[in-house]
Amino acid sequence: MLQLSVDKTLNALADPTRRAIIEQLNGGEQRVSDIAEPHQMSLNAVSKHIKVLEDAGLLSRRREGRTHYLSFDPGGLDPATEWIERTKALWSKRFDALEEALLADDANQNGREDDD
Amino acid sequence: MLQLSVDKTLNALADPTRRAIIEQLNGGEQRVSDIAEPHQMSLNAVSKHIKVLEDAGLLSRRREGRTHYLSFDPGGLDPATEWIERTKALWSKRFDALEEALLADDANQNGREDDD
DNA sequence: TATATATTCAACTTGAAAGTTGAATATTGG
DNA sequence: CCAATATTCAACTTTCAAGTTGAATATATA
Repeated sequence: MLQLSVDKTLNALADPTRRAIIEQLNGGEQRVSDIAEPHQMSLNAVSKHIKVLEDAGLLSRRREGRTHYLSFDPGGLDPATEWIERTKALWSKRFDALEEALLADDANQNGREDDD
Repeated sequence: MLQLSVDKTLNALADPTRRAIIEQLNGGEQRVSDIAEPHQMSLNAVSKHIKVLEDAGLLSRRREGRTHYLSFDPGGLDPATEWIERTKALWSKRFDALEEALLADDANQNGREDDD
């Protein structure tokens, strides 16, 4: 089974060539050679980048004879999105707790001045 | 000025140690030494990771004498979020266009059989 | 002032990733 | 079958980031 992980996803996305490949595929599926064409590197190098993206679940491959068609698989972005959203959410929660504490403090100062 | 970029952001997030540091800081600001403590590597190595996160705008630093307090800056995630969302959006747009084309085809078949 | 503490700087080593080149595999067309 | 096309595999080189160690800087404290 294809093992999706935030590690593989973010690692795949961290390379500018690989992000460019994903952007190229927004126009629809392309052959390996077509993907490679605009890049200043060998076909082999691009083929390797494609493999990294595929292993991360960001691309899927359809074979038609000797030709391989690659297309972007947006679901592959999910691990990255989830990590980022969870991180933001935890932060907000922390911030909310702080705000609550401040409000509680306020209440103490206004409503219980007769204390001690 | 601190130059935020998707490249720096995703590169910073691609390392598991650095993601762990961000997660540690969800509990609030910590000293460099405290951040380093749970990691199986030298203080220096962690200090470098902190610098990478800081350069990417993901952490901010407050100095109090010889002690440096680091805290998570959620705004630093924005370039990553924006790239991902834009990529998803372009994909959806493409998909919508395809759907529209299919519907238009349908309309042709049902409503204009007297054509040609 | 001397010493301990907190952190960074600088130089170095190392391992992995990115790139290259040439051969291998598979498929299509003459 | 033979040649051309599309892609990957394998071996190699090179670049670069991650890690180490030891020294430097800055601040606190006895």
